[in-house]
Amino acid sequence: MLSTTGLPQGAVPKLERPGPLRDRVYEALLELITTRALQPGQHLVESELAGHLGVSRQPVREALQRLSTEGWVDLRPAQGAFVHEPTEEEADQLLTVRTLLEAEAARLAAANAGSAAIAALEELCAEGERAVAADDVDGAVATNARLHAKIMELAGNKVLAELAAQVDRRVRWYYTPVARQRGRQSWIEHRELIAAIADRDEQRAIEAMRTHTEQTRKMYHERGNQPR
Amino acid sequence: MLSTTGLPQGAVPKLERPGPLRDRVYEALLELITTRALQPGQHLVESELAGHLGVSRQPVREALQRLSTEGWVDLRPAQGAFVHEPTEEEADQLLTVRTLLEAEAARLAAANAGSAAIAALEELCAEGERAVAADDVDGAVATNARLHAKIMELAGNKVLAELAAQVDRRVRWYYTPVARQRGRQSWIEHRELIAAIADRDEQRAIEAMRTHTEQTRKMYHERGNQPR
DNA sequence: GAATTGGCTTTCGCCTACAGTCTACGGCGC
DNA sequence: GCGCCGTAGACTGTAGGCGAAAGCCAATTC
Repeated sequence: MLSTTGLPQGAVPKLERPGPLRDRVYEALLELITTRALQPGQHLVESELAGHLGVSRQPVREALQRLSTEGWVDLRPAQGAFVHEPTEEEADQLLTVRTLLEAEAARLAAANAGSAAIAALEELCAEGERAVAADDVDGAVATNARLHAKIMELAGNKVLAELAAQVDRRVRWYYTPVARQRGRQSWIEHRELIAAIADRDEQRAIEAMRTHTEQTRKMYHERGNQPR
Repeated sequence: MLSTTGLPQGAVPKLERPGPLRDRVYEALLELITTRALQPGQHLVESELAGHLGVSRQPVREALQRLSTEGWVDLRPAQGAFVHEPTEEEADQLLTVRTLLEAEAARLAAANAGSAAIAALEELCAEGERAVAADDVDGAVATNARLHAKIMELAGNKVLAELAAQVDRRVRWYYTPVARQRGRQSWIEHRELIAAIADRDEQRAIEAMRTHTEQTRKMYHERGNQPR
C-alpha cells in the first residue's frame, strides 16, 4: 500500500525522538558498568547519578531496577545499589548456561538455515577474519557479536534469543580480557561451526558451538585471571 | 563462628519487616496475572492499581517495570502497561527453552546428588503421588513445583536456576489448564527421572526430563488449547 | 457521504518534597 | 585506654503534583 502523500516509505527519517528517559539512563549506566568506569562493588548513589546525568532520581531508580533484574547491580534494601561483583563460581556457571543456549541456537540454526542465510554467515565470518588479519581487535569483537546474533536470529526462537542476549552481555563483561586475546583461534572455530550449519548437521553444529565456548572457559582458567 | 549473644543462629524470627513496598506490589500483581484476574491484553492503569492496592503510583510503576523485563506485561511507551498476550508460537518456544534448562539441571543433579538429596527427592515424589491419589490437584501442582525446584537446587548452578525459575513460572501460566489434567502420568515420569538421578546416569536423566516436558507440549497441542 | 482536523480527556513521564532507616562519628562511662 | 550509647548526617522509600503526549470524538469541509 502506497501512502497518498507520495513520499517514499523508508526515506523519512522517522523524526528521531529521544525515547523514554529511563531507557537512555539505563543504556548510559550499562555502558559505564561494562567499560569499568563504575567498578564492581561500588556504591551507586541515586542523587549522584541523577545530578551527573542531569536528570531526576526517578528515571535513575527505574534504570537501576532493570539493571538489578538483569544481574548487573545488586539492590540491597534501604541501602542502595551496588555494582555486582562477579565471583569465579558465577562466571563459570554463566558460561555453562551460555554454552547451553548457544548450542541449542546452533542446532536450530542448522535445522532452519536457508542458503541465503548461510551465505550471510560466511560473509560475516570472512569479515571477522579480515579484521583479525588487520589486527583490528575491536572490529573482530564486534563482528563476533554480530555473527552470534545472526545465528541466534536463524534459530528463530525469540525467547531463547532474549535469554541468550542477556547472558551473552554479562559473559562479555566478565571475559573481556580473555576475549580480546582469543581472536584468531576463535574464527577458525567459527568456520567449522558455519560448515556444520551449512551441512544441516545439527549434532555437529552443537558440538562445534560447545567446543567453541568451552575453549573460552579453558582460556579463562589457564590464565588464572580473577574476574574481579 | 558463634554469636556472642549466645542466641541460636536461625531461631531468631529476624523481626519480620514488611520489606520494600514495590516487591509486595510486584507479588500482588503477579498473583493477579497468573490467576487470570487480570486478563491478557488488559490495559493496566497505574493510578487505578495504586488506588486499589492503597499505595502511591511509584511502587506500582517500579513493579510494572520489573514485570515488563520478565515478560509478564508489555510496556508501550507513553501508553502504559498491558498484560502480555501469549501467542501459540511463543508458548512453544518457551517450552523449548524450559526443556533445555530443565534437562541440563537434571544432568547436573545426576552428577552432583548425594544420597541424602536423593532421599529428599523420593520423599517429594511420594508426597506428590499421595496428593494425586487423594485427588488433591492443587497439592500435586505445588509439590511438582517443589520437586523441580529441588532438582534445580541440586544442580548447584544459581544462574541456571534463576533463568529456569522465570521460564517456569511463565510456562505454568500458559499451561495451567493442561497441567491440572496431567497429574497422574506426570508423577510416573518423575519416578523414572529420580531413578536416573539416583543412578548418577546423566544421559538417562536428560532423556527422562526431556520426555517429561515434551509430554506436556504434546498434551497441549493435542487438546488444541489456544493459550489466549 | 466520507475524510480530515480541531479540541478535549485520559494517562503517562518526570520532578519535587517529606518521612523512615541505616551508618558513622563523637562523647561518656567503666 | 576500651567499649558502649547517643546523636547527626546521608541516603533510600514513598507520596503527591505538574507538564506533555496519545487517543477519541465531534464538528467541518469537500
